[in-house]
Amino acid sequence: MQQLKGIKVLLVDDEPSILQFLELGLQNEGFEVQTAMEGMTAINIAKEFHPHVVVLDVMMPGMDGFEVCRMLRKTENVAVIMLTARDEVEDRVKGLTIGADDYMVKPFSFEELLARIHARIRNQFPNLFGEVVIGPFRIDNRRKEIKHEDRVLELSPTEYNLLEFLLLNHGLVLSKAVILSKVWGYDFGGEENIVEVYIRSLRDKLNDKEHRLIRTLRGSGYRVDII
Amino acid sequence: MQQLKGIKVLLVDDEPSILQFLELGLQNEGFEVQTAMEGMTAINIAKEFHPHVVVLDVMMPGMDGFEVCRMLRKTENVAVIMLTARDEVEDRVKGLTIGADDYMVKPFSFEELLARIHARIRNQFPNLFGEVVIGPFRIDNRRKEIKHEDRVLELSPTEYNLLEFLLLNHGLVLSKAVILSKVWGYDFGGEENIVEVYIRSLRDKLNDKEHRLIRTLRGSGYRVDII
DNA sequence: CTCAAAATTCAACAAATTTTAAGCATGCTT
DNA sequence: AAGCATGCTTAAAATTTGTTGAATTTTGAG
Repeated sequence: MQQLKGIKVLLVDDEPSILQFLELGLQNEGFEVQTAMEGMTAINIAKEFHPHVVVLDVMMPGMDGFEVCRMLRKTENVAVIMLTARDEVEDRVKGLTIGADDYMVKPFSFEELLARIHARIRNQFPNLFGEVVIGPFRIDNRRKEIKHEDRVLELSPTEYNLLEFLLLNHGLVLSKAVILSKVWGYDFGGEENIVEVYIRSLRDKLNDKEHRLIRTLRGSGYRVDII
Repeated sequence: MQQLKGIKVLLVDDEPSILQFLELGLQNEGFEVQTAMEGMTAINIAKEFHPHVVVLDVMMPGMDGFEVCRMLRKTENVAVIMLTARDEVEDRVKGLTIGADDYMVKPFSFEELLARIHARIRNQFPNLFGEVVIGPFRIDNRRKEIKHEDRVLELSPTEYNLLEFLLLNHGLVLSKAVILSKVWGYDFGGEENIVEVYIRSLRDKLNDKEHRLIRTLRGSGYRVDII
């Protein structure tokens, strides 16, 4: 059985009975669950709660699931699973479920939902389960800690995010634009120079004076080389 | 979590919400994205942008997806993925006959679109992914690295681009004009002498003193000979 | 509200890359 | 072999890109 402590799910549906049923079921599986019955509420909760997965009914009074999904995506790094009723599929909703990472047609079994949540988490948050070991590094996502050769690095939140991203993508050249959009968010307004500044800070803390750990590929970006 | 920097996607749909959603999602995955809401616009953008993949809605006011697809194929080397609503599935045959590489039925998940884009790129632009082996050379686009007999070449960005171009077209005679336009871009203002300068630099780094790897064909251009 | 840590911006500096240009070498034609 | 065209080599100028330390702004805890 998979360890799911610390994985957060936000359920959004205007039907209280469904909501309660899913909430109980998921809590029973070890998830942390919050619920909302309305789009705007969902977005506000998400800003505090930072769920890993949002399960979202498409048809809701007021703001519909599509709109909620779009707004969530702007600020949260989250997987979205949409729910649609069968007769809505043929309707105007057709094509609108497109923005979600996955969608399910009602009615569905609880097992099916569980399976899809697992799939999404595995896909989007691979490092959420326990420690990820990458060469001389160990990323502990739960503790927000990275060790380098058994030495805990004292990192600010942004430094942590950046180093985690670099490590999880070691071996690939990552352009400053990609790093910006992945670590700072696609809507970050500032200059790419900030990436350079943080890279420097990481190199400092890693004693990477020769730039051998974090290599600069002039004109292309940076690449972490695990030896 | 895969980085796909450098892969360009053109989205064509007359529904702004869908367009925006796919754009955000794909950008978030590291793609370069452009969008068009109308067939003629799409074709004009494609001429400048040279996308690797075009995602094309069949049903559009004015020029329909089939027409756009046919015109694109005339001038661009591009993979086309068509989108059709469920009740338009008969169009599928038409789409594939006319030259689409793949098609998807709405509604679809974002994941599914990603998977298909990956599949198409893998198929049509293999050098954008893993390693391409050409004789004693290995091009790794994602690492921005070229190995020669297991030795990593230290190349500047332009040297890399040039060598990649030469290798991918080995056996062909490439005139300086063609090299200039392909490696430096059609709007480069300088002299062809710069090609000579860079060829020399490559020959240096390849220990190609005898010009056996990169052969000069006086009056015609250069040719890479893979033994 | 205050303060310190963190995040961001800025600008001077450093380094690598690209481009240019001039002289040299080589091969081709007559 | 002379003369010409084409390609080669080289080094220095111009440009681009990355680095760095410090200044400034923002954020969040107490």
